[in-house]
Amino acid sequence: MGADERVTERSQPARAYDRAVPQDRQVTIITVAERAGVSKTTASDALRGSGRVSEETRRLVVGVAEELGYVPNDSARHLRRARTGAIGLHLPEVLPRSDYYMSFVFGAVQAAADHGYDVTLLTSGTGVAPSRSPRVDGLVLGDPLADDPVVDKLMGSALPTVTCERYSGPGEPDGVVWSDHGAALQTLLGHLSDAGARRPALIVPGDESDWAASVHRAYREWCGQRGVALITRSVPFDANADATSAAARSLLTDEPQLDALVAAPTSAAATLLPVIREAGRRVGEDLLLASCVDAPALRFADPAITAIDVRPREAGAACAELLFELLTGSAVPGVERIHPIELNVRESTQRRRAA
Amino acid sequence: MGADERVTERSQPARAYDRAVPQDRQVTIITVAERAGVSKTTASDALRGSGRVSEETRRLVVGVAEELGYVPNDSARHLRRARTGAIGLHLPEVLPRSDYYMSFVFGAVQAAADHGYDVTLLTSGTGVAPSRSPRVDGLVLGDPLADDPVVDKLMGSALPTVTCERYSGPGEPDGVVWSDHGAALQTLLGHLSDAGARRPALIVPGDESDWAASVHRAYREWCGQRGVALITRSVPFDANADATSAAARSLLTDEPQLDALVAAPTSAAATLLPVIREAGRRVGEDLLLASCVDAPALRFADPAITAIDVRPREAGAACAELLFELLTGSAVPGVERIHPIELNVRESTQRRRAA
DNA sequence: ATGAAAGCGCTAACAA
DNA sequence: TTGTTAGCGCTTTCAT
Repeated sequence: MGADERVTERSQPARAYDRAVPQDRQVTIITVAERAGVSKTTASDALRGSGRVSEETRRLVVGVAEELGYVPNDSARHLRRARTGAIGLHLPEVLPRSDYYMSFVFGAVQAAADHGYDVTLLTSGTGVAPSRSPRVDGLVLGDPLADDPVVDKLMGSALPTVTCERYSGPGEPDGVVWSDHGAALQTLLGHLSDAGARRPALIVPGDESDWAASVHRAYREWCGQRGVALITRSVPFDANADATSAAARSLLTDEPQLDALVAAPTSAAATLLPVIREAGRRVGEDLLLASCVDAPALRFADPAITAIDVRPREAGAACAELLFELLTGSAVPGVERIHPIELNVRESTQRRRAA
Repeated sequence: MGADERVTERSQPARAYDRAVPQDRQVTIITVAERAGVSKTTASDALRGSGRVSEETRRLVVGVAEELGYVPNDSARHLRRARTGAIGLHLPEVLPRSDYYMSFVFGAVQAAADHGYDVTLLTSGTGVAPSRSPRVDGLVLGDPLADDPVVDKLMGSALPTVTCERYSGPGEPDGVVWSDHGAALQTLLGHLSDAGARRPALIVPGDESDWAASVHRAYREWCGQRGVALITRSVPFDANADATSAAARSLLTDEPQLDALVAAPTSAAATLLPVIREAGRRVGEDLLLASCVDAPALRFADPAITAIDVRPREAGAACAELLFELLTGSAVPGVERIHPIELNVRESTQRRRAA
């Protein structure tokens, strides 16, 4: 780093932060109590509004605390209450799905904040000390993949756990928030069929995620019931645009009678447009196109692409909420909750006359 | 939630988690000490490898701890050491940049894990209790926007703070990790010029982020020095594909002599391809196209789009690293560190003959 | 309606 | 090389 490092001059003398630097003296609950002329206990009760102290005293203490800039020490509080005040959030580190996960994260953070909780991010990366169990009161696992060893370990911990989508590996979460992706896909297939599609194909990741497995299963069912040929291509869960394009190309080449294409992965459908054009097909005319996971890129593509809105932010919030209910006992372990999703129909599946 | 809720039967009786449930008795350091026949202190020293105890005793204690499944209570440790063991990470909640931020986050989490720290996510969302200062030992702010009130508040806290990119609002961070986006853009402009471009245009967000401001400034400088006309369109920092497309369309209409287009925002360039095609221009032939922030979608676009690789994962890790150095005193407040970035030249800027 | 005292689990200062 | 003691700041009995 040598050559790339510089230090700007500052008004204050540089000082290290290796210890907490009590300006005068850390303002604790004792400071507040003394200053207000009450006991620790009373101060504590007043500040937390336990309803044990007189309104008058309460106001006095609160005033003093404010004046002193008192902020409760969470470590002490956590030690006393035997909890950490944080929930852990694990996500597969899959960049092509980052739109989804980003929203999911912020939804969870929001919900956690509403309950006074922090969200600690957990990764499956190499940095995870394998023996150290996370210092959190509970876990949310987004899209737990069956073959992720870190997920396995987390599921094996004694912590209350909520997964978003079902988990097919060993162990059962205490709560599950899931969306009926299968039903949504069948709605979509019905819509395509109504628009005249007879040979719909599906590009879908393998079955390590419950989401993909559900989508895949629903497709097979739907086609089976109608005697429609199964036309699928499988891609990795973390398939980037390249892999998905390759799948689409092979589909377009091998199945000339294809008249509808559903690409499950988020970002995929938008990047398929050039591939489709190259193949001499016209989206919305002789080929319908849709995605199982909506994204801004789909809404603004040309033509705009029909997709299932899985409402990731709300899903993240719902997972956190359920976890808190589990933590407080207002929900019982084993609960499953359905997170509603909906189909956004756009140009790409509304058959127009060729211009 | 009623109708959407169900409870699966489980082998164990359902039990709430509202209190920590000590199976027998929580295994503390005292348990370990007693079982090993040593004092608390010795057990503590042995487990942390303070080098105070004999090798023999150390092994004994460690063995016992392992056998008992002892895991240190971090709340107690934090209380004692007057620190929280977590760093806060704040990011603007900007979906169109989620690829970048997602990588950034995981880089930071990785680096933090290497130091035994957790990462707590902070948002500018509504859920943030305005009075509560975050329970962390330090802060990393990715792309602090000048007009974000939460960023202001965080910068105003007494916590050691590292920003990724400079902060132009009130207050100075203790550390800055920044990349020379200006220089990179000028390299890119030089490259476009070499490829024959005479009228390069720039689509760039406003100056609330230091990144965009730098890019914008470098463009003006470069053009100024060469007597090249300034052709720019401004978009919001969180511009989605729609806004960027509109800017590009206006550019292509108003400036028919345009022969190169640099779109600063991440995802933008790829979604510009249809717009450009519509306008009757051919990328890599009569119009060069590039982006200031690389992304998978650019690498796999057709044609592949030249972009500046800003290495977000490494940037996140570098910020966390710097923060830890600040925390331990091995770096002094006021330090700036440059995070190297590089240009990835691809088809979109290599002028080909028209086919 | 309020206080006094105990103690969460750990580490650091002081002894031996 | 090891043990004893004193808290970190808070919440919670148990008294009053």
